[in-house]
Amino acid sequence: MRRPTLEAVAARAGVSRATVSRVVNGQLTVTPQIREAVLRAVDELGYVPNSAARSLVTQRTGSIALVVSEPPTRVFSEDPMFATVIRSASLELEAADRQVVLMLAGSAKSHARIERYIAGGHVDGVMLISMHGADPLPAAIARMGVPVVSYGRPAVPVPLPYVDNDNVGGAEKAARHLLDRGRRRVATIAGPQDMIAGQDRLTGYRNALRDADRRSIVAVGDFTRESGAVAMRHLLEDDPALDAVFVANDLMAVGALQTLRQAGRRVPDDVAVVGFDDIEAARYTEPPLTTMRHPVVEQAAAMVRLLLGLFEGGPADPVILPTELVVRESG
Amino acid sequence: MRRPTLEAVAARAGVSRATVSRVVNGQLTVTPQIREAVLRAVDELGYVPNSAARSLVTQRTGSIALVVSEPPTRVFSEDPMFATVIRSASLELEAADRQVVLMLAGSAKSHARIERYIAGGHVDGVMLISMHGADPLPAAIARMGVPVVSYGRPAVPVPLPYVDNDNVGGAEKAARHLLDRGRRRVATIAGPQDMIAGQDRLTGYRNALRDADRRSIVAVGDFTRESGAVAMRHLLEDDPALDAVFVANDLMAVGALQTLRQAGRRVPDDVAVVGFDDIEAARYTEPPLTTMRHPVVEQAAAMVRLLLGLFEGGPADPVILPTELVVRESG
DNA sequence: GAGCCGTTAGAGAGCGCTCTCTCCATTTGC
DNA sequence: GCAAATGGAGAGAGCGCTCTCTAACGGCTC
Repeated sequence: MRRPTLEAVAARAGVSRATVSRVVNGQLTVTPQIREAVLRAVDELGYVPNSAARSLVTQRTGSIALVVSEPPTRVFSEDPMFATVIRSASLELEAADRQVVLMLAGSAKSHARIERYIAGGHVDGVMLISMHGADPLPAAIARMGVPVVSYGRPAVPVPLPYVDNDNVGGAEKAARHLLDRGRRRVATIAGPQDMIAGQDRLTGYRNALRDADRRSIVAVGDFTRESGAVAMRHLLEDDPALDAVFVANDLMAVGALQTLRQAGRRVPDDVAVVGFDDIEAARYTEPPLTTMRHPVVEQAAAMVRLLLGLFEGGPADPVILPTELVVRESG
Repeated sequence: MRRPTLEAVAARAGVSRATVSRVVNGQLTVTPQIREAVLRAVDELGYVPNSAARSLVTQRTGSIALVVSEPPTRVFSEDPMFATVIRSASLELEAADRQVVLMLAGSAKSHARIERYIAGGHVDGVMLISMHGADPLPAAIARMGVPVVSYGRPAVPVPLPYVDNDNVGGAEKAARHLLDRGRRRVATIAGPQDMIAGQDRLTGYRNALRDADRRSIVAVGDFTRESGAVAMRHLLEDDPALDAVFVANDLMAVGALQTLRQAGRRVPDDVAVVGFDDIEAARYTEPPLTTMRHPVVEQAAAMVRLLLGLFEGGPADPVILPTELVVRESG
């Protein structure tokens, strides 16, 4: 009933353990005839290498951890960005014949277990997604000597290779688009300021308004739909005459549209709205959302390539990908 | 630079390897004084047990695979059910100090790697989610001698312990609710017939209509929003006079509502709609959706308990959880 | 004080695999 | 035709850990 070992296969094929190992690992220094016999024995016994034993000696596991530092609700149901990143990274790693181990680092407790898991040598490398400013995980993992890359620039100055999109430039383009269309009072709903994407997109907005000699009007959300709705309400109170708003992500933009509708403002006639991310739902809002698209799929793939490169002593330079304005009807 | 081993800790603490192992594994047969010394050495060296070595000898890994037999798009963005199941199962396993390894079995290729992964002894047990009829995975995994449980009754008659909700009874209740409210031509949009939930919910609907001596009006979708919209269109063509529809899941119900709106039918005045699942979005549809709620969180937790019980030789009996009608405005 | 038992720590085997080193059998070079 | 080179297979060590078995020690009892 016990699973067959190399030894058993060797005995059946009438060869040594070493030879079976060679065949199983695809080395070419085995006579075809013997190779055949070994493969037959493997097949007959249903042999599968014991991964614990293998990685004990090779010091490799073939698995990569994908650590998402967000509460699970957000990762799954709320923010579709994560889905895209996870899917794309998984596909890319699958192509490289690596196993993905997805881990949600929502709570402090899960933090500890994830650290233990990584320190225990379960994975060859780690990909971190969406860290907040005070996240101790990147530093902790880096200290273990396990290769790590980050999706998005780390908020704290940790020397961590990362892949990001041009948040500042993208936000600048978005705000400038609104100004170019003749909007005069362009507000923003910024993202959480303990996240780099939140900070950078606000910076980009500020740059554009400063260049156009206009006053910034800022409310801050936390990248959730509800926070967008609330922030929009505040903006309308602060400046009832605003005629445009750049929202730092589409999810909040959806909330903002809802508030605007409730407040009786027409979009884009009274208030133009531009989002960021180009999520699926942006196409189905009323009206469809103008937004900054960034190449999430490519970014995730680039992150994988960066990590795999690190294994071979490749460069640890950050990768920055461009953004693109998608004009729909909201602004 | 190399990670410290038990040996190193033992040397530093001036004890044997066995003693360190005892302390690390929390055995009580160690003198407090020596225990202290060992713990100090562990701390100073930053020792973390090598999991490969450990599981090589214990034949256990502490990890459980959560295998989702669906394309990733569906798992993440489209169907919020998965998110809830995954989150709830993760929390429950975390409480039992087990690591969750999430694996998406979307393609045939990923099937092979997952089989290899499980056969390789990476995990102590497997939880399967949402299998279609022809899915060869459950049988394959069961053959490996690895404990497996299923979320939802397996479509093919594999002797697999499972946790499910009362799909037949729930659908019956939903359809009966519509009949009780005086609806006379109650149609259904059924789920995919290669999935048990799809089959059972159709059976429940048929039971209710047969008991009320009414004719069944059936269209089949595949549990996606789009398919719901399309199926609704077909139903309206088939029977323009229908005044109610039971939709086998909420996602399709959302699509159906869209079609009804486009066709100029008022909900619930002209056509009453009842869904199944009670997803988050059901509260935000126009009008809010009447639907069958089933305890997804409890179901996932029950699945975990079933699997953990199996390890200790517990019973492999199926668990069936009840459903509950949530009446909102759509029907 | 001898014998006994319970407790705590060490010795050592072995989990299943890889990989280097060695050996043997050919083939090749001169 | 003999030494050297080449290629293929086996022997055996060892990856880092757990766990059983054994030894040592101290405190009992009688």
